[in-house]
Amino acid sequence: MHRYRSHTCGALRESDVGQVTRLSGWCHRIRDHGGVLFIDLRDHYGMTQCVIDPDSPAFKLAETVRSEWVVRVDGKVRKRPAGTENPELPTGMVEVYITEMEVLGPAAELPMPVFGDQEYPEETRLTYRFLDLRREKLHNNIMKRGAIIDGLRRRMKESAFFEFTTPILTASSPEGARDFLVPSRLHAGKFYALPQAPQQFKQLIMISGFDRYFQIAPCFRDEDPRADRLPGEFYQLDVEMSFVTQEDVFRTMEPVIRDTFKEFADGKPVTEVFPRIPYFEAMLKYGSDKPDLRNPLVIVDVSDEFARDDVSFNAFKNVIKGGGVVRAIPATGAASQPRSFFDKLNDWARTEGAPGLGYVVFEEEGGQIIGKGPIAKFIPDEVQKLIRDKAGLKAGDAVFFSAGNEDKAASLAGKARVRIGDELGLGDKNQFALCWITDFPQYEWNEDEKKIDFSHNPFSMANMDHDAFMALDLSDKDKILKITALQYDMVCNGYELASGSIRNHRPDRMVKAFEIAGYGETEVMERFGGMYRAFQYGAPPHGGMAAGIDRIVMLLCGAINLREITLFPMNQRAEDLLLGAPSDVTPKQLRELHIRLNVQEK
RNA sequence: GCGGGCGUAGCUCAGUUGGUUAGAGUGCCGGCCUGUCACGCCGGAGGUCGCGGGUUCGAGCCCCGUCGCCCGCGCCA
Repeated sequence: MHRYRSHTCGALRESDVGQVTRLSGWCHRIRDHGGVLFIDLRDHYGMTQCVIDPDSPAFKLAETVRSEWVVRVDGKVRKRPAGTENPELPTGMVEVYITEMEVLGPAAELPMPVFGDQEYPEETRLTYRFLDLRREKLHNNIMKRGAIIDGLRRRMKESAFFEFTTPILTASSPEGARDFLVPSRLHAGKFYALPQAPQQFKQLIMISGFDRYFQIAPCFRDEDPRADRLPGEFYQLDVEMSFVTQEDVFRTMEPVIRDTFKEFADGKPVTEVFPRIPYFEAMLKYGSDKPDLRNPLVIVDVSDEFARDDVSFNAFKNVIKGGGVVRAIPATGAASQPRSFFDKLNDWARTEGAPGLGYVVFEEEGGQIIGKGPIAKFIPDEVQKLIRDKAGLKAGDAVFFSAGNEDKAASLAGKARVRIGDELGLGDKNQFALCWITDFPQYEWNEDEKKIDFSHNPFSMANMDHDAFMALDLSDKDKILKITALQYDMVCNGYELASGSIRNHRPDRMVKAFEIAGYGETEVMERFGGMYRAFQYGAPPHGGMAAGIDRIVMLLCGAINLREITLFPMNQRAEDLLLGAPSDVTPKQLRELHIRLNVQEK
């Protein structure tokens, strides 16, 4: 017999009755009835009920084991007595009668139980991550994560992609985040950067004559975390293809992501054909470039209606005169809501820095639809009807208004749309609603520095033919800010899942694109010399995208926090509480790296 | 860096208008228990009410400060 086990704890069935078996695992739950003692033995594969009584020579030892001790047991598989089967367990028809037991690894009193699903503080869970990972939910999430990555990898290979690996110690990349730096020992005062993404490498791989690159790539960014953003490091399904248009990228990647979602969605509906929504349309209709399409509400612009002379609501009229807009957020069926519903939303809007959320409630009275609410009297019936028609409202509905400069009004309307949808319980949450957001602006105005910035990846190609782009007048700010890029995001349920673009591949065009954002050719050569050089010697048109693996897994596991789907995450302050990182280093290490610390005392 | 929420037993939480000795469940320890699977019953240990200061005859509760955690903002194309 094997030293530790003849079967796993998930293996035994009725057909094994009568066999002598050896199991090793953790004591999950112990039920001591005095005369008879049950031990649920657990391993990675499952759980088996083991039973022992004073007739067994191992009884004395069995009475001493506690939760999470690791033991080996020998015994005979037997059918459970009639009426005591446990159909919840795959092994529930049988049990093992213990005749011999060996303690392989005793456990101290636990800081948190493995059994059960009581919530535990984040700090305890991270410090004792190995215990947390034994728990069913987290254990399953991690396995599901691996299966999802397997699925993505398989589908990529089936789509004729090839997996490459790229350096971890590299130079600063064009993404805008803060780099993690690694001091060089051999070159005093110089630093490597960890890749924020393998962006330049994957483009260089295309220029090197390969095609259809992918990688499950670790990426590093030294920025503050969020619930949906891990501190420090995360994984992307990184993709690049040569001789492709945006359409090719969509047609290739849409099935990969869609089918992966379908495989792991547990039967929840997944969007079959992803709608393609231009950025400006998304900002108008959903007030966000990552709309949650499970929510059926669609925002409309009602600036023209409020600008009419017969409307006397001056708060909005003044906003419009000042160049602002008014957006209407429909609230389907909200007329029956109590006054507090409207007050609550209004109060919330104030916490968002808005003066408030005006609203009108539509009720039917004597065959007529009557608008009610604090501002209804400022809007003539005729205009109310125009607004109803535009926003698709009927009696029993309500409408909220968000006014201000376009960005603020759109963003507040977007947040209100989410809140209203949630409060009213609109839309089926039990689905994966995917879409592409296209035509992102290439540049944006940086108000602080009074200059034009890249609004996304600086290597993206503007949606303009070569000659027209090269002929752009640098001083024509309005025209430049209207340029859209062949730049796209994939969005699911309000989360940005992926981002990509068709890239510039001609050096003159690259220089021009940077020139517009205020970088000279010399600077481009200094910062991106490798890419600039590569473009000189025959670069193919190419493009791709990168999908956030962690977010995909989070959505498919139904988790709302990335720490629930990551083996060893850092805490909110980017510390690894289990292994103790970051940590002090020795003076010798620092000396070798030519570094002297200058830590502010506090 | 800023804002919000939360800090009471190992853990999850209750704690009235400021009023006697701060409670429950769970876990832990001991005892009983031969068919449980959240086993059951009895008993026990376990508290700097995050920390510091203030108001008060009296503070877990009120006030000020501070620390920690989570969430959000900034940041992250």
